[in-house]
Amino acid sequence: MNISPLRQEFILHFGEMGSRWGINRTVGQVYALLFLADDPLCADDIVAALGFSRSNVSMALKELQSWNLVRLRHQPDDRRDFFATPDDVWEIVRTLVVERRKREIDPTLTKLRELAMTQPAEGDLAARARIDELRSVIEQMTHFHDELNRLETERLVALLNMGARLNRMIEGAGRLIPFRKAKE
Amino acid sequence: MNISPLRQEFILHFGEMGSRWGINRTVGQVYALLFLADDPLCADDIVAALGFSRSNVSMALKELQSWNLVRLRHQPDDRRDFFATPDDVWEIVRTLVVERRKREIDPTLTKLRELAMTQPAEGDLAARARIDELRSVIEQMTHFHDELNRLETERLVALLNMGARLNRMIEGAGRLIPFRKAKE
DNA sequence: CTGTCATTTCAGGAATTTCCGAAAAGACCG
DNA sequence: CGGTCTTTTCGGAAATTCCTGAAATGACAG
Repeated sequence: MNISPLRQEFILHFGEMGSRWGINRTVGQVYALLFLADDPLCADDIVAALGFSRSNVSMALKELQSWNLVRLRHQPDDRRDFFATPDDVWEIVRTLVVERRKREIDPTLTKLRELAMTQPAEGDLAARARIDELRSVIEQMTHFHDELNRLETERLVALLNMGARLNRMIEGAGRLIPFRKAKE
Repeated sequence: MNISPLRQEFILHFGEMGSRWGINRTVGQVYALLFLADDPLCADDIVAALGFSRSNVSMALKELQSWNLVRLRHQPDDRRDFFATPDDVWEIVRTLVVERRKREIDPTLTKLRELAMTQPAEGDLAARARIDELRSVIEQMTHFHDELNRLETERLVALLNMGARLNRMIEGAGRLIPFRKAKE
């Protein structure tokens, strides 16, 4: 199947970036193809477009599903699975952040909490304090993320666009309700 | 060299998570060791503690330096290089975010801008619009990140701790200066 | 310059990940 | 049930990444 140069370049870039993003080339390219596709694609469309083996494409789609990055679609009178990415790019970003947090942060937070439960040995007091500090920082960030996630997209975007006003806003809120100390 | 069970567990966890974080086991463990260390360590201390080869440790340290995650320290009358992590965990987080952005987002943003400069072919209008939408979302996020990065840590933490007040704040700011539409 | 100590580079073996084709499994129809 | 179409699993080949020991490089003191 032939792909326009614009799509080609986008798809190849996603393939190359894949390794930095923690996915492989196939997964990156398949995602890029779906992201730009005008309509949902089935596995064989992807094979035709990218030239990977059928089984490799199947694996890639499974991986993308495990990331919640693609949606399964069906056409009437066709048993094949078709795949598409969400129309709303902000939703894609939300999913990405949620999933990366699940894989990259939550397991560590669990471990840090577990370590925070134990009685530290004599020479471990400083190390233990350091672990607690890290746990606390991660918890603050994840709580903030939970709040952001609760916002409708329109408000999230409004917040993101506040830019320089942020400083004044924090100032204002800080006056009403005094800052918590930076370190717990 | 012997390491307490608390440190051991923390270090092993970082080693395991390494692959999800885009670093390898050695780099993860070396970082964890330094993060908990009471004093700066030299390469041979790390070899003694973790049992990796000297050259592997050298590579790991080089990688950590390229991430700006460790600081070089020197002791008087000792030519060895000693390494330590910053005392302030927030500073570590800032560095991490900045570096990941450099590696994982900026190259893509550059590519998207490059693609946005070209004249799209007939059948590429929708794909081109999609690319622009993605570019726009990434730009909004990176601009916001630039703003956050400009805040002193105390204010950053204040913002993170605002939690439920966020919504009211956006409301308030939105009344003064109307929301931009979510989609450009 | 020479000797010593520290760090880096490098070739290649080990381990892991990626990817394919073939076979198996599953879904649906008649 | 058998036939057809689709997806998934699986063994192993190919590619990549990780890690080591040995050699090279660098930095400094005498």
